[in-house]
Amino acid sequence: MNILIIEDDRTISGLMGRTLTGAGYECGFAYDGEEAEELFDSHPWDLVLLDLMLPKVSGYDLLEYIAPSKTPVIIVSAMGQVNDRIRGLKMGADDYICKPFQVAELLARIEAVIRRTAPSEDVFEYRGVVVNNSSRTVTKDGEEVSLTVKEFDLLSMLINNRNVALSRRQLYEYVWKEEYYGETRTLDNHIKRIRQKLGYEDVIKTVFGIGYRMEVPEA
Amino acid sequence: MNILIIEDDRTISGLMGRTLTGAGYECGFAYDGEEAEELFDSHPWDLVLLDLMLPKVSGYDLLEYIAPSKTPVIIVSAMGQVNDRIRGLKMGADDYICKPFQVAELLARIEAVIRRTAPSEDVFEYRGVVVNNSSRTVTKDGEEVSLTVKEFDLLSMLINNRNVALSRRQLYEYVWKEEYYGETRTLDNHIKRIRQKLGYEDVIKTVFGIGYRMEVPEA
DNA sequence: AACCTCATGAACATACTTATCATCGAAGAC
DNA sequence: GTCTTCGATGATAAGTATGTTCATGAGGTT
Repeated sequence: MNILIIEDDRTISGLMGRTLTGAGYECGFAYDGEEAEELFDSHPWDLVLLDLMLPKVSGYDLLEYIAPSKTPVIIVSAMGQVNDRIRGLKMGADDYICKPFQVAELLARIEAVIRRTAPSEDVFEYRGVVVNNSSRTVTKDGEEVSLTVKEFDLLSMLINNRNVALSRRQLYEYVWKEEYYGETRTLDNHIKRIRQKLGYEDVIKTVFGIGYRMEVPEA
Repeated sequence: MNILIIEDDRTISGLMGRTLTGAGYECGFAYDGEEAEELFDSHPWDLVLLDLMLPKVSGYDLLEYIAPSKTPVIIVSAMGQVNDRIRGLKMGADDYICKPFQVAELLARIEAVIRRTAPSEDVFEYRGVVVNNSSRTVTKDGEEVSLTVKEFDLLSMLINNRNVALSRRQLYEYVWKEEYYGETRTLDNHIKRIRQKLGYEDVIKTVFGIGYRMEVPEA
Protein backbone atom coordinates (compact mmCIF):
# COMPACT_ATOMS: atom_id res chain seq x y z
CA MET A 1 0.00 0.00 0.00
CA ASN A 2 1.54 3.27 -1.16
CA ILE A 3 0.33 6.52 0.27
CA LEU A 4 1.32 9.91 -1.08
CA ILE A 5 1.51 12.61 1.57
CA ILE A 6 1.14 16.12 0.18
CA GLU A 7 1.80 18.55 3.01
CA ASP A 8 4.10 21.54 3.23
CA ASP A 9 4.52 21.58 6.99
CA ARG A 10 7.39 19.16 7.56
CA THR A 11 6.48 18.54 11.17
CA ILE A 12 3.05 17.29 10.25
CA SER A 13 4.32 15.53 7.17
CA GLY A 14 6.89 13.71 9.28
CA LEU A 15 4.34 12.76 11.90
CA MET A 16 2.07 11.31 9.26
CA GLY A 17 4.94 9.49 7.63
CA ARG A 18 6.06 7.85 10.85
CA THR A 19 2.52 6.91 11.77
CA LEU A 20 1.78 5.32 8.43
CA THR A 21 5.11 3.60 8.08
CA GLY A 22 4.60 2.17 11.55
CA ALA A 23 1.23 0.86 10.42
CA GLY A 24 2.79 -0.93 7.47
CA TYR A 25 2.13 1.56 4.66
CA GLU A 26 4.78 2.91 2.35
CA CYS A 27 4.85 6.66 1.96
CA GLY A 28 5.96 9.29 -0.51
CA PHE A 29 6.27 12.95 0.36
CA ALA A 30 5.64 16.12 -1.57
CA TYR A 31 6.05 19.56 -0.02
CA ASP A 32 4.48 21.75 -2.67
CA GLY A 33 2.02 21.46 -5.52
CA GLU A 34 4.59 21.05 -8.26
CA GLU A 35 6.46 18.30 -6.50
CA ALA A 36 3.13 16.65 -5.83
CA GLU A 37 2.19 16.54 -9.52
CA GLU A 38 5.52 15.06 -10.47
CA LEU A 39 5.54 12.48 -7.75
CA PHE A 40 1.93 11.59 -8.39
CA ASP A 41 2.73 10.84 -12.02
CA SER A 42 5.93 8.99 -11.36
CA HIS A 43 4.39 6.15 -9.44
CA PRO A 44 1.03 4.47 -8.85
CA TRP A 45 -0.50 5.44 -5.50
CA ASP A 46 -3.24 3.73 -3.54
CA LEU A 47 -4.22 6.81 -1.59
CA VAL A 48 -3.39 10.50 -1.41
CA LEU A 49 -3.40 12.63 1.74
CA LEU A 50 -3.79 16.20 0.58
CA ASP A 51 -3.31 19.43 2.44
CA LEU A 52 -5.34 22.11 0.68
CA MET A 53 -3.06 25.00 1.60
CA LEU A 54 -0.01 24.46 -0.55
CA PRO A 55 2.72 26.53 -2.18
CA LYS A 56 2.85 26.80 -6.00
CA VAL A 57 -0.11 24.71 -7.21
CA SER A 58 -3.27 24.95 -5.13
CA GLY A 59 -4.76 21.93 -3.48
CA TYR A 60 -7.92 22.32 -5.51
CA ASP A 61 -6.07 22.24 -8.80
CA LEU A 62 -4.28 19.18 -7.57
CA LEU A 63 -7.56 17.57 -6.64
CA GLU A 64 -8.82 18.15 -10.16
CA TYR A 65 -5.60 16.78 -11.54
CA ILE A 66 -5.82 13.63 -9.45
CA ALA A 67 -9.52 12.95 -9.87
CA PRO A 68 -9.51 11.27 -13.33
CA SER A 69 -7.06 8.66 -12.08
CA LYS A 70 -9.64 7.49 -9.53
CA THR A 71 -7.04 7.46 -6.77
CA PRO A 72 -8.82 8.05 -3.44
CA VAL A 73 -8.05 11.32 -1.68
CA ILE A 74 -8.34 12.34 1.95
CA ILE A 75 -8.19 16.06 2.54
CA VAL A 76 -6.19 17.26 5.50
CA SER A 77 -7.30 20.74 6.45
CA ALA A 78 -7.00 23.11 9.33
CA MET A 79 -9.75 23.00 11.92
CA GLY A 80 -12.63 25.27 11.18
CA GLN A 81 -12.18 25.67 7.45
CA VAL A 82 -15.62 24.25 6.93
CA ASN A 83 -16.04 25.69 3.46
CA ASP A 84 -12.77 24.22 2.25
CA ARG A 85 -13.81 20.81 3.36
CA ILE A 86 -17.22 21.05 1.82
CA ARG A 87 -15.77 22.24 -1.44
CA GLY A 88 -13.23 19.45 -1.36
CA LEU A 89 -15.86 16.79 -0.81
CA LYS A 90 -17.97 18.24 -3.58
CA MET A 91 -14.98 18.04 -5.88
CA GLY A 92 -14.79 14.35 -5.26
CA ALA A 93 -12.49 13.87 -2.29
CA ASP A 94 -13.35 10.74 -0.36
CA ASP A 95 -12.99 12.07 3.15
CA TYR A 96 -11.33 14.75 5.23
CA ILE A 97 -9.61 15.06 8.54
CA CYS A 98 -8.92 18.19 10.55
CA LYS A 99 -5.63 19.33 11.93
CA PRO A 100 -4.74 18.80 14.69
CA PHE A 101 -5.71 15.13 14.50
CA GLN A 102 -5.08 12.09 16.57
CA VAL A 103 -2.97 9.51 14.81
CA ALA A 104 -5.51 6.83 15.65
CA GLU A 105 -8.15 8.81 13.83
CA LEU A 106 -5.91 9.25 10.82
CA LEU A 107 -5.39 5.51 10.64
CA ALA A 108 -9.08 4.76 11.10
CA ARG A 109 -10.03 7.11 8.26
CA ILE A 110 -7.41 5.69 5.97
CA GLU A 111 -8.63 2.18 6.64
CA ALA A 112 -12.22 3.25 6.08
CA VAL A 113 -11.41 4.86 2.75
CA ILE A 114 -9.34 1.93 1.57
CA ARG A 115 -12.05 -0.49 2.62
CA ARG A 116 -14.76 1.21 0.63
CA THR A 117 -12.66 2.07 -2.40
CA ALA A 118 -12.84 -0.62 -5.01
CA PRO A 119 -9.33 -1.67 -5.87
CA SER A 120 -8.75 -0.65 -9.46
CA GLU A 121 -8.68 -3.85 -11.44
CA ASP A 122 -5.44 -5.17 -12.74
CA VAL A 123 -6.80 -7.02 -15.75
CA PHE A 124 -9.26 -5.82 -18.32
CA GLU A 125 -10.78 -8.13 -20.89
CA TYR A 126 -13.08 -7.44 -23.80
CA ARG A 127 -13.51 -8.87 -27.28
CA GLY A 128 -10.52 -11.17 -27.03
CA VAL A 129 -8.27 -8.36 -25.89
CA VAL A 130 -6.63 -8.73 -22.49
CA VAL A 131 -4.93 -5.74 -20.91
CA ASN A 132 -2.77 -6.44 -17.90
CA ASN A 133 -1.92 -3.33 -15.97
CA SER A 134 0.83 -4.40 -13.65
CA SER A 135 2.79 -6.22 -16.32
CA ARG A 136 1.81 -3.62 -18.93
CA THR A 137 1.13 -6.31 -21.49
CA VAL A 138 -1.68 -6.66 -23.97
CA THR A 139 -2.80 -9.73 -25.88
CA LYS A 140 -5.37 -10.13 -28.62
CA ASP A 141 -6.73 -13.64 -29.18
CA GLY A 142 -3.80 -14.96 -27.20
CA GLU A 143 -1.23 -13.23 -29.38
CA GLU A 144 0.88 -10.59 -27.72
CA VAL A 145 0.31 -7.11 -29.05
CA SER A 146 3.01 -4.58 -28.40
CA LEU A 147 1.90 -1.09 -27.45
CA THR A 148 4.17 1.87 -26.96
CA VAL A 149 4.24 3.69 -23.63
CA LYS A 150 1.93 6.43 -24.81
CA GLU A 151 -0.45 4.01 -26.44
CA PHE A 152 -0.64 1.96 -23.27
CA ASP A 153 -1.21 4.96 -21.00
CA LEU A 154 -3.90 6.25 -23.29
CA LEU A 155 -5.57 2.88 -23.33
CA SER A 156 -5.54 2.56 -19.53
CA MET A 157 -7.05 5.99 -19.18
CA LEU A 158 -9.87 4.95 -21.47
CA ILE A 159 -10.34 1.65 -19.67
CA ASN A 160 -10.35 3.23 -16.22
CA ASN A 161 -13.07 5.56 -17.40
CA ARG A 162 -14.96 3.19 -19.62
CA ASN A 163 -18.29 4.48 -20.84
CA VAL A 164 -17.32 8.01 -19.91
CA ALA A 165 -16.69 10.61 -22.56
CA LEU A 166 -13.19 11.98 -21.95
CA SER A 167 -12.17 15.30 -23.44
CA ARG A 168 -9.13 15.55 -25.64
CA ARG A 169 -7.64 17.81 -23.03
CA GLN A 170 -8.09 15.26 -20.25
CA LEU A 171 -6.61 12.50 -22.34
CA TYR A 172 -3.72 14.54 -23.61
CA GLU A 173 -2.77 15.98 -20.25
CA TYR A 174 -3.00 12.62 -18.56
CA VAL A 175 -0.79 10.86 -21.08
CA TRP A 176 1.59 13.61 -22.11
CA LYS A 177 1.79 15.40 -18.77
CA GLU A 178 1.80 18.79 -20.40
CA GLU A 179 -0.76 21.38 -21.27
CA TYR A 180 -3.00 20.78 -24.26
CA TYR A 181 -3.23 23.51 -26.83
CA GLY A 182 -5.12 21.54 -29.39
CA GLU A 183 -3.29 22.24 -32.57
CA THR A 184 -1.98 18.84 -33.55
CA ARG A 185 -3.19 15.49 -34.74
CA THR A 186 -0.98 13.57 -32.37
CA LEU A 187 -3.72 12.27 -30.15
CA ASP A 188 -5.70 11.12 -33.18
CA ASN A 189 -2.75 9.16 -34.42
CA HIS A 190 -2.34 7.30 -31.18
CA ILE A 191 -6.02 6.55 -31.01
CA LYS A 192 -5.88 5.29 -34.54
CA ARG A 193 -3.03 2.91 -33.75
CA ILE A 194 -4.76 1.57 -30.66
CA ARG A 195 -7.95 0.98 -32.60
CA GLN A 196 -6.01 -0.78 -35.31
CA LYS A 197 -3.82 -2.94 -33.11
CA LEU A 198 -6.72 -4.11 -30.96
CA GLY A 199 -9.45 -4.22 -33.56
CA TYR A 200 -11.23 -1.63 -31.44
CA GLU A 201 -12.42 0.55 -34.31
CA ASP A 202 -15.96 0.51 -32.96
CA VAL A 203 -15.14 0.13 -29.26
CA ILE A 204 -13.28 3.41 -28.93
CA LYS A 205 -15.94 5.85 -30.02
CA THR A 206 -15.29 9.35 -31.23
CA VAL A 207 -17.36 11.88 -29.30
CA PHE A 208 -17.49 14.70 -31.75
CA GLY A 209 -16.52 18.03 -30.27
CA ILE A 210 -15.46 16.40 -27.00
CA GLY A 211 -12.99 13.57 -27.33
CA TYR A 212 -13.28 9.81 -27.08
CA ARG A 213 -15.18 7.21 -25.14
CA MET A 214 -14.46 3.54 -24.68
CA GLU A 215 -17.74 1.73 -24.95
CA VAL A 216 -17.95 -1.54 -23.08
CA PRO A 217 -21.15 -3.19 -21.88
CA GLU A 218 -21.43 -2.89 -18.09
CA ALA A 219 -20.59 -6.15 -16.35
CA MET B 1 -34.38 9.97 -0.34
CA ASN B 2 -35.35 8.69 3.09
CA ILE B 3 -33.14 9.41 6.05
CA LEU B 4 -33.60 7.83 9.47
CA ILE B 5 -32.56 10.10 12.34
CA ILE B 6 -31.72 8.22 15.51
CA GLU B 7 -31.14 10.78 18.23
CA ASP B 8 -32.58 11.07 21.75
CA ASP B 9 -32.12 14.81 22.17
CA ARG B 10 -35.27 16.23 20.62
CA THR B 11 -33.74 19.64 20.06
CA ILE B 12 -31.00 18.23 17.89
CA SER B 13 -33.30 15.74 16.28
CA GLY B 14 -35.68 18.54 15.35
CA LEU B 15 -32.92 20.70 13.97
CA MET B 16 -31.69 17.89 11.79
CA GLY B 17 -35.19 17.10 10.65
CA ARG B 18 -35.90 20.66 9.60
CA THR B 19 -32.57 20.97 7.85
CA LEU B 20 -32.99 17.79 5.88
CA THR B 21 -36.63 18.35 5.05
CA GLY B 22 -35.69 21.79 3.80
CA ALA B 23 -33.09 20.21 1.56
CA GLY B 24 -35.63 17.87 0.05
CA TYR B 25 -35.04 14.70 2.03
CA GLU B 26 -37.74 12.78 3.85
CA CYS B 27 -37.03 11.94 7.44
CA GLY B 28 -38.02 9.41 10.07
CA PHE B 29 -37.27 9.85 13.76
CA ALA B 30 -36.36 7.40 16.49
CA TYR B 31 -35.60 8.55 20.03
CA ASP B 32 -34.18 5.41 21.55
CA GLY B 33 -32.56 2.20 20.44
CA GLU B 34 -35.69 0.05 20.50
CA GLU B 35 -37.72 2.48 18.43
CA ALA B 36 -34.83 2.71 16.06
CA GLU B 37 -34.73 -1.03 15.43
CA GLU B 38 -38.44 -1.14 14.78
CA LEU B 39 -38.46 1.85 12.50
CA PHE B 40 -35.39 0.65 10.68
CA ASP B 41 -37.11 -2.62 9.85
CA SER B 42 -40.44 -1.10 8.95
CA HIS B 43 -39.20 0.86 5.97
CA PRO B 44 -36.32 0.98 3.51
CA TRP B 45 -33.87 3.78 4.34
CA ASP B 46 -31.26 5.38 2.14
CA LEU B 47 -29.17 6.68 5.01
CA VAL B 48 -29.08 6.55 8.81
CA LEU B 49 -27.87 9.32 11.10
CA LEU B 50 -26.94 7.65 14.36
CA ASP B 51 -26.22 9.14 17.75
CA LEU B 52 -24.06 6.73 19.68
CA MET B 53 -25.33 7.68 23.14
CA LEU B 54 -28.82 6.25 23.25
CA PRO B 55 -31.25 4.92 25.83
CA LYS B 56 -32.20 1.22 25.86
CA VAL B 57 -30.14 -0.25 22.99
CA SER B 58 -26.65 1.18 22.57
CA GLY B 59 -25.56 2.87 19.40
CA TYR B 60 -22.92 0.25 18.80
CA ASP B 61 -25.40 -2.60 18.98
CA LEU B 62 -27.57 -0.69 16.59
CA LEU B 63 -24.65 -0.20 14.25
CA GLU B 64 -24.05 -3.94 14.27
CA TYR B 65 -27.73 -4.48 13.63
CA ILE B 66 -27.78 -2.10 10.69
CA ALA B 67 -24.47 -3.08 9.12
CA PRO B 68 -25.61 -6.24 7.28
CA SER B 69 -28.21 -4.22 5.38
CA LYS B 70 -25.42 -2.14 3.81
CA THR B 71 -27.41 1.01 4.54
CA PRO B 72 -24.91 3.83 4.91
CA VAL B 73 -24.53 5.25 8.40
CA ILE B 74 -23.23 8.59 9.59
CA ILE B 75 -22.38 8.70 13.26
CA VAL B 76 -23.34 11.82 15.16
CA SER B 77 -21.26 12.09 18.28
CA ALA B 78 -20.33 14.68 20.85
CA MET B 79 -17.19 16.63 20.21
CA GLY B 80 -14.14 15.09 21.71
CA GLN B 81 -15.30 11.53 21.88
CA VAL B 82 -12.51 10.52 19.56
CA ASN B 83 -12.52 6.89 20.59
CA ASP B 84 -16.22 6.55 19.92
CA ARG B 85 -15.81 7.83 16.42
CA ILE B 86 -12.90 5.59 15.66
CA ARG B 87 -14.71 2.59 17.02
CA GLY B 88 -17.73 3.53 14.94
CA LEU B 89 -15.74 3.86 11.74
CA LYS B 90 -14.04 0.56 12.42
CA MET B 91 -17.43 -1.04 12.85
CA GLY B 92 -18.34 0.06 9.37
CA ALA B 93 -19.90 3.47 9.69
CA ASP B 94 -19.37 5.58 6.59
CA ASP B 95 -18.64 8.89 8.23
CA TYR B 96 -19.14 10.87 11.39
CA ILE B 97 -19.99 14.37 12.35
CA CYS B 98 -19.42 16.07 15.69
CA LYS B 99 -21.95 17.96 17.73
CA PRO B 100 -22.26 20.86 17.64
CA PHE B 101 -22.25 20.89 13.83
CA GLN B 102 -23.03 23.43 11.15
CA VAL B 103 -26.04 22.51 9.08
CA ALA B 104 -24.03 23.11 5.89
CA GLU B 105 -21.54 20.55 7.03
CA LEU B 106 -24.26 18.06 7.83
CA LEU B 107 -25.68 18.45 4.35
CA ALA B 108 -22.29 18.22 2.69
CA ARG B 109 -21.47 15.01 4.53
CA ILE B 110 -24.82 13.51 3.67
CA GLU B 111 -24.34 14.35 0.03
CA ALA B 112 -20.83 12.97 0.06
CA VAL B 113 -21.95 9.69 1.60
CA ILE B 114 -24.85 9.35 -0.78
CA ARG B 115 -22.64 10.14 -3.71
CA ARG B 116 -20.08 7.49 -2.91
CA THR B 117 -22.59 4.95 -1.70
CA ALA B 118 -25.02 5.07 -4.57
CA PRO B 119 -23.24 7.15 -7.18
CA SER B 120 -25.97 9.55 -8.20
CA GLU B 121 -27.17 8.35 -11.56
CA ASP B 122 -26.30 11.01 -14.02
CA VAL B 123 -29.07 9.53 -16.08
CA PHE B 124 -32.33 11.13 -17.06
CA GLU B 125 -35.17 9.04 -18.44
CA TYR B 126 -38.54 10.06 -19.85
CA ARG B 127 -40.79 8.75 -22.59
CA GLY B 128 -38.33 6.15 -23.77
CA VAL B 129 -35.53 8.67 -24.01
CA VAL B 130 -32.47 8.04 -21.87
CA VAL B 131 -29.88 10.78 -21.45
CA ASN B 132 -26.57 9.74 -19.92
CA ASN B 133 -24.45 12.64 -18.86
CA SER B 134 -21.04 11.14 -18.26
CA SER B 135 -20.98 9.11 -21.44
CA ARG B 136 -22.77 11.90 -23.28
CA THR B 137 -25.04 9.43 -24.99
CA VAL B 138 -28.73 9.56 -25.70
CA THR B 139 -31.00 6.70 -26.67
CA LYS B 140 -34.59 6.66 -27.77
CA ASP B 141 -36.41 3.34 -27.43
CA GLY B 142 -33.03 1.68 -27.14
CA GLU B 143 -31.72 3.15 -30.37
CA GLU B 144 -28.78 5.48 -30.08
CA VAL B 145 -29.56 9.04 -31.07
CA SER B 146 -26.62 11.24 -31.90
CA LEU B 147 -26.74 14.79 -30.61
CA THR B 148 -24.20 17.48 -31.39
CA VAL B 149 -22.34 19.24 -28.60
CA LYS B 150 -24.64 22.23 -28.60
CA GLU B 151 -27.74 20.11 -28.76
CA PHE B 152 -26.54 18.01 -25.87
CA ASP B 153 -25.59 20.98 -23.71
CA LEU B 154 -28.90 22.64 -24.42
CA LEU B 155 -30.75 19.48 -23.52
CA SER B 156 -28.85 19.11 -20.23
CA MET B 157 -29.67 22.66 -19.33
CA LEU B 158 -33.34 21.99 -19.91
CA ILE B 159 -33.22 18.73 -17.98
CA ASN B 160 -31.36 20.25 -15.04
CA ASN B 161 -34.03 22.91 -14.85
CA ARG B 162 -36.99 20.79 -15.76
CA ASN B 163 -40.37 22.41 -15.27
CA VAL B 164 -38.74 25.82 -15.10
CA ALA B 165 -39.17 28.37 -17.84
CA LEU B 166 -35.72 29.39 -19.06
CA SER B 167 -35.22 32.59 -20.98
CA ARG B 168 -33.62 32.57 -24.38
CA ARG B 169 -30.82 34.58 -22.89
CA GLN B 170 -30.16 32.04 -20.15
CA LEU B 171 -30.17 29.16 -22.56
CA TYR B 172 -28.06 30.89 -25.15
CA GLU B 173 -25.45 32.15 -22.73
CA TYR B 174 -25.17 28.78 -21.02
CA VAL B 175 -24.68 26.83 -24.20
CA TRP B 176 -22.81 29.32 -26.36
CA LYS B 177 -20.85 30.95 -23.54
CA GLU B 178 -21.20 34.36 -25.07
CA GLU B 179 -23.56 37.25 -24.75
CA TYR B 180 -27.01 36.98 -26.26
CA TYR B 181 -28.16 39.84 -28.46
CA GLY B 182 -31.29 38.19 -29.68
CA GLU B 183 -31.26 38.72 -33.39
CA THR B 184 -30.83 35.19 -34.67
CA ARG B 185 -32.88 32.06 -35.08
CA THR B 186 -30.04 29.83 -34.00
CA LEU B 187 -31.53 28.76 -30.70
CA ASP B 188 -34.83 27.92 -32.36
CA ASN B 189 -33.14 25.63 -34.78
CA HIS B 190 -31.36 23.72 -32.08
CA ILE B 191 -34.55 23.36 -30.10
CA LYS B 192 -36.23 22.16 -33.21
CA ARG B 193 -33.66 19.45 -33.82
CA ILE B 194 -33.81 18.25 -30.22
CA ARG B 195 -37.58 18.04 -30.35
CA GLN B 196 -37.38 16.14 -33.59
CA LYS B 197 -34.65 13.72 -32.65
CA LEU B 198 -36.22 12.82 -29.32
CA GLY B 199 -39.87 13.07 -30.23
CA TYR B 200 -40.11 15.79 -27.61
CA GLU B 201 -42.32 18.15 -29.62
CA ASP B 202 -44.71 18.46 -26.68
CA VAL B 203 -42.22 17.93 -23.88
CA ILE B 204 -40.14 20.98 -24.64
CA LYS B 205 -42.72 23.72 -24.39
CA THR B 206 -42.40 27.14 -25.94
CA VAL B 207 -42.96 29.87 -23.39
CA PHE B 208 -44.07 32.69 -25.59
CA GLY B 209 -42.04 35.85 -25.16
CA ILE B 210 -39.71 34.15 -22.67
CA GLY B 211 -38.03 31.03 -23.90
CA TYR B 212 -38.56 27.32 -23.29
CA ARG B 213 -39.51 24.91 -20.57
CA MET B 214 -39.06 21.19 -20.38
CA GLU B 215 -42.21 19.71 -18.93
CA VAL B 216 -41.74 16.46 -17.05
CA PRO B 217 -43.98 15.08 -14.29
CA GLU B 218 -42.13 15.21 -10.95
CA ALA B 219 -40.92 11.81 -9.83
C1' DA C 1 27.40 4.15 -39.85
C1' DA C 2 23.18 1.80 -40.59
C1' DC C 3 19.10 0.50 -38.59
C1' DC C 4 15.10 0.54 -35.77
C1' DT C 5 11.10 2.42 -33.04
C1' DC C 6 8.41 5.93 -31.91
C1' DA C 7 6.33 10.56 -31.62
C1' DT C 8 5.14 14.35 -34.10
C1' DG C 9 2.82 17.58 -37.04
C1' DA C 10 2.04 19.23 -41.98
C1' DA C 11 -1.03 18.46 -45.62
C1' DC C 12 -4.95 17.00 -47.33
C1' DA C 13 -9.46 14.46 -47.32
C1' DT C 14 -13.58 13.66 -45.13
C1' DA C 15 -17.24 14.09 -42.01
C1' DC C 16 -19.93 16.67 -39.15
C1' DT C 17 -21.84 20.94 -37.06
C1' DT C 18 -23.72 25.30 -37.00
C1' DA C 19 -25.37 29.97 -38.36
C1' DT C 20 -28.07 32.28 -41.31
C1' DC C 21 -31.65 33.29 -44.71
C1' DA C 22 -36.14 33.28 -46.52
C1' DT C 23 -40.50 31.95 -45.70
C1' DC C 24 -44.40 30.23 -43.32
C1' DG C 25 -47.40 29.84 -39.35
C1' DA C 26 -49.15 30.99 -34.66
C1' DA C 27 -50.20 34.02 -30.68
C1' DG C 28 -51.46 38.04 -28.77
C1' DA C 29 -53.01 43.01 -29.03
C1' DC C 30 -56.32 46.01 -30.58
C1' DG D 1 -61.21 40.63 -38.01
C1' DT D 2 -56.34 42.83 -38.99
C1' DC D 3 -51.89 43.85 -37.61
C1' DT D 4 -47.76 42.95 -35.41
C1' DT D 5 -44.53 40.26 -33.30
C1' DC D 6 -42.52 36.04 -32.26
C1' DG D 7 -41.47 31.31 -33.19
C1' DA D 8 -40.94 27.17 -36.57
C1' DT D 9 -39.00 25.21 -40.44
C1' DG D 10 -36.05 23.55 -44.31
C1' DA D 11 -32.22 24.44 -47.15
C1' DT D 12 -27.68 25.65 -47.62
C1' DA D 13 -23.16 27.72 -47.20
C1' DA D 14 -19.54 28.36 -44.13
C1' DG D 15 -17.11 26.75 -40.43
C1' DT D 16 -14.95 23.33 -37.54
C1' DA D 17 -13.42 18.71 -36.01
C1' DT D 18 -11.54 14.41 -37.08
C1' DG D 19 -9.23 10.70 -39.96
C1' DT D 20 -5.37 9.35 -42.70
C1' DT D 21 -1.07 9.45 -44.97
C1' DC D 22 3.41 10.56 -44.92
C1' DA D 23 8.02 12.75 -44.08
C1' DT D 24 10.92 14.00 -40.55
C1' DG D 25 13.76 13.70 -36.55
C1' DA D 26 14.99 12.21 -31.87
C1' DG D 27 16.80 8.58 -29.45
C1' DG D 28 18.22 4.16 -28.94
C1' DT D 29 20.53 -0.40 -30.70
C1' DT D 30 23.45 -3.28 -33.53
